[in-house]
Amino acid sequence: METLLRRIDKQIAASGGKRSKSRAQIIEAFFRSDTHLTVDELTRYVRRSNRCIGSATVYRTLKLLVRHGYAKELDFGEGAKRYESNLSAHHDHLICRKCGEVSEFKEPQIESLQERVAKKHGFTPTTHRLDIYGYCHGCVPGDLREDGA
Amino acid sequence: METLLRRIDKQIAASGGKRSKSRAQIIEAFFRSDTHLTVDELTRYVRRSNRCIGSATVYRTLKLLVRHGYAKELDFGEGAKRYESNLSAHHDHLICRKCGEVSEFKEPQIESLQERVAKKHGFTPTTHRLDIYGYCHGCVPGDLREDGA
DNA sequence: TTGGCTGCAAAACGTTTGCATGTCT
DNA sequence: AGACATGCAAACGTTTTGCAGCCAA
Repeated sequence: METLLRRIDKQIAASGGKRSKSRAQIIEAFFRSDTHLTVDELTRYVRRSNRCIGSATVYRTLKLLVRHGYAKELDFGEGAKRYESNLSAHHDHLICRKCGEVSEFKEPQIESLQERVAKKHGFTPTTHRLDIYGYCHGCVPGDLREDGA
Repeated sequence: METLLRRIDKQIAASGGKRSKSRAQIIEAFFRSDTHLTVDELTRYVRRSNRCIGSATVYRTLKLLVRHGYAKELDFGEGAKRYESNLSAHHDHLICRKCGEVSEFKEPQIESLQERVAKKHGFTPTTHRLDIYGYCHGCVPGDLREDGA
């Protein structure tokens, strides 16, 4: 964590930026929380330790993290975008239509599938996003349950 | 097309709605254009035949189509959402990061992959969205080309 | 005649930007 | 000192909503 912050600071400095206390607090809170946060949620969270941080700075900081490859923008169609750390290996998402829970999964076969599809269309893929929508274990509606309950 | 409009009208009537000229024009324009339109684009398009249609009605009509399963909401991160017909078989998208072109593809294997992943996580899938980002044939940047040009 | 549908304008929402001020180097 | 970062508030673009009038059933 310490090292990570240091590394990000270095990279920002290398591209002509300066470090700042607010930004460090935002970045730390972001990686500490390790979920899919909206700007609003992250702002509220980081404000608990520093009341005067404005959401504009949170927007700016997250954009910075995205630009440098440390964060990823997500959109599950809720209106506001969500952000997640981009440090761990690539994964995709399962989104529950009822409770909104978002869980992650890894499926290596998707990469090869992506390559195959792209090649067939003369396309050079860089990334993909696979979102599976449905119902999580606790939210399956009765008329979809196998036991017919 | 005639039949389709008729069918949609019936379904709307069945759920307590009434038909209207504006809505019919919007729906017809939507299915006729058969691309991924924003509300703004569709509004401008349909206004060519009827100057007084407001975009609020276009928003309301597209929501209606989505609710009844005739249209699908897309979001490629451009700010405004896009909509596509949901009449043809399911397909996914290739999005060019440079020129913005969106093309479609079908890959049956994705369905089985979806089932497999979901089952592993106690999840009941209904749909998915797979967007592959990269560069289309004409937009491949030099430093990604195989011929090293 | 009732109630949904309309266009318009205003409001709401997430996000970006301009600016004066503060902070890092 | 100089340049970048900040918080605030205003501006922005998209989407929703309130409303008075219209139109279909």
